Amino acid sequence: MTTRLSDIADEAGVSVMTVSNVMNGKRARVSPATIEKVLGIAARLGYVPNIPARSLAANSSHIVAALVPVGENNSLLVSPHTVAVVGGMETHLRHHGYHVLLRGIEHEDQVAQTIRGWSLDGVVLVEFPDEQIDRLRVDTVPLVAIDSYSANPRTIGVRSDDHGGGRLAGRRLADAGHRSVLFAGPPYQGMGVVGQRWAGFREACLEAGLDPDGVGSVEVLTSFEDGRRLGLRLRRDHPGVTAVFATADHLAVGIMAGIVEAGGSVPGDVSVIGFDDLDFARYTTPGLTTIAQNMPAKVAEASRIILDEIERGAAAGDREPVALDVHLVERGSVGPPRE
Amino acid sequence: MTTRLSDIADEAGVSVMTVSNVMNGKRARVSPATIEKVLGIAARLGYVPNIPARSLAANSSHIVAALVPVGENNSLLVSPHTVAVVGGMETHLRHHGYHVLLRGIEHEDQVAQTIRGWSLDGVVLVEFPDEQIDRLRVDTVPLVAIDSYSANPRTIGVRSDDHGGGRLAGRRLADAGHRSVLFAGPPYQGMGVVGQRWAGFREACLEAGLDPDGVGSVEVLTSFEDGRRLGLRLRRDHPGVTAVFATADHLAVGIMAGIVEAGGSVPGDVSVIGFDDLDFARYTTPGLTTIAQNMPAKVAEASRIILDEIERGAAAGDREPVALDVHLVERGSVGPPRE
DNA sequence: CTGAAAGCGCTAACAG
DNA sequence: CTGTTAGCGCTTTCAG
Repeated sequence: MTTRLSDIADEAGVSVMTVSNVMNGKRARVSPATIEKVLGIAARLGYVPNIPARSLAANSSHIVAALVPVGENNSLLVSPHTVAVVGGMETHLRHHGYHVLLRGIEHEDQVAQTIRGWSLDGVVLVEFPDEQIDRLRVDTVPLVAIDSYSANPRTIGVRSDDHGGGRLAGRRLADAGHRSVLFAGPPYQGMGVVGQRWAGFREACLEAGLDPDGVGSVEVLTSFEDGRRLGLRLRRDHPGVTAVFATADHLAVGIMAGIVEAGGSVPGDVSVIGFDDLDFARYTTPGLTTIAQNMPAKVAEASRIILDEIERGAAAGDREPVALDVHLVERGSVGPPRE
Repeated sequence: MTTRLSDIADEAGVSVMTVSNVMNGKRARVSPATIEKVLGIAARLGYVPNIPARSLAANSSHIVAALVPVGENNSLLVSPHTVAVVGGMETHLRHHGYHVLLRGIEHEDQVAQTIRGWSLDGVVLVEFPDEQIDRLRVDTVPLVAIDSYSANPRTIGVRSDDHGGGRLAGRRLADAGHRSVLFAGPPYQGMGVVGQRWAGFREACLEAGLDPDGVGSVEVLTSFEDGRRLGLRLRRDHPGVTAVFATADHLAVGIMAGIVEAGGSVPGDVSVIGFDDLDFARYTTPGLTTIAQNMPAKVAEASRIILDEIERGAAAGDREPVALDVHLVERGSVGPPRE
């Protein structure tokens, strides 16, 4: 029914190992004539390697798993950001003969279990909180953690320059003349993505001469709805504020909508600046001024590291985390302060 | 190092087979006492089954692949729609012990190759053109094709009621008083998704008494930019048109932007209606009136079918394709015709 | 209810 | 450059 190595070997009059070597590109060990004959027969018979068999024998699956924590409803988080990461990695890895297993993680232990059970060759952690990454103990496999600032030496962090992004936003607002600004982001612990952005933002504002009291922050979940609610109550709860920096475009767009719904205007009454440069940032009126991440570079870097580590075999060695550049995209939601 | 079935068997003083049966829930064949003992040891030793070994022996991997065609740049298409499908399927399948392999397909033949090579248990085709699905010859595995209208009896189509969605849009515009409307969608062949929407749209418009000359169509790629360009030249190229139905929200939002950029207003000068109800449909000004697909239901249905077919073993049997309900979401981009 | 034998298709390691 | 020998860890089959 399906063609096996032994079928090809029989027909070519060589051993199974020779065929295996040919099929795996270890051609240094085989004569050109044999190679050609084997390849010809393989093509004619429509040989397709059996991945499970290879994985079992070689104890390596050529699979890289994209692990994503599941939310309360047990369903996968599928933010545009996650999507870009997973989709992009698949492309890169496929071109190098690797495959992507997409898996939601319900409990921390499943990370190690998945690695062992599947003989994974590499792992990409997407959207994992740093505290969880800190706790991971895995040393058999390269582990890239997207957007992680964890100090866990077993993992390699790949993220954008969040601190620099925060600075860009702060400087932009300060340069426009704002003296009372607000940072809006989700609750966080330690110096993760959100902490970095806030620190950079604050730093740039203070450098530009803003009074510390003029640089506030507020905790909001990262959704359009939560942003909208913040926008609605902004004037009442933060009467002096003339500009808001939101850690996510979804949030920023919601804030804009709330402000307008409450009778204000953007950027007339309040300026808004976001983070991510998602596609819809240009669909709003005005367009959303935002800090753009270089997603293709982030994905390429993560893939490169994974493949690299797989090559040189396990033991990550002390590889430095990677921070990708960010830049400001001007669209119209930032203007001078009101009055 | 890693725990195997034989380790547990040794310690429990039973055979490997008994342990295997316990681990696979075939507990009818094992005495309660043995079950408990085995389970206890397995838990203590941290047993994790080896998936490749199981796949090889059982010739079945518990893997369902999500296959997505790759574009020109060889990278995965990751529309919000695809994302919802793949993410949602992962959730459902995970709860039933299955895993998701995400794979970009560069060439048709890779579909069959992937199925064989991985001993896949099921396949979901996402965003495949019907012509390609027509050509597939696979009879070993359940094959669900999302949004397909292919008549290929080996595949089971799961899609929204596109014809009904088109009708809803047509009726809405006709009811608002429009007499000259335009359908905007990508080039298509046969009666696929786009063809269905167009047919439904046209049908509803004619039923409502519009003149056939008043129901036009134009080919545009499905992107914000292409929509914007259409919006910009709308007044010149289609001077009498007072409403546009776009087959995708991305496109619709672009059209709105183009119209406004050209000095017109929505819905003052031109009404716009979209399809999909993506998250950003509410971020625009005005919000986009659109036909909403029931994505959770679509995903649930696709998962249910796959699991069902896997259970009853191959041979799809003549299962009817599934069409999910759609509904109109009113947001403000549709109004009465100008003048 | 339990076990022994055989083998899934492939590759590592070494010998020639 | 090529072949042989041993499995990888699990399940299927059939016999107790």
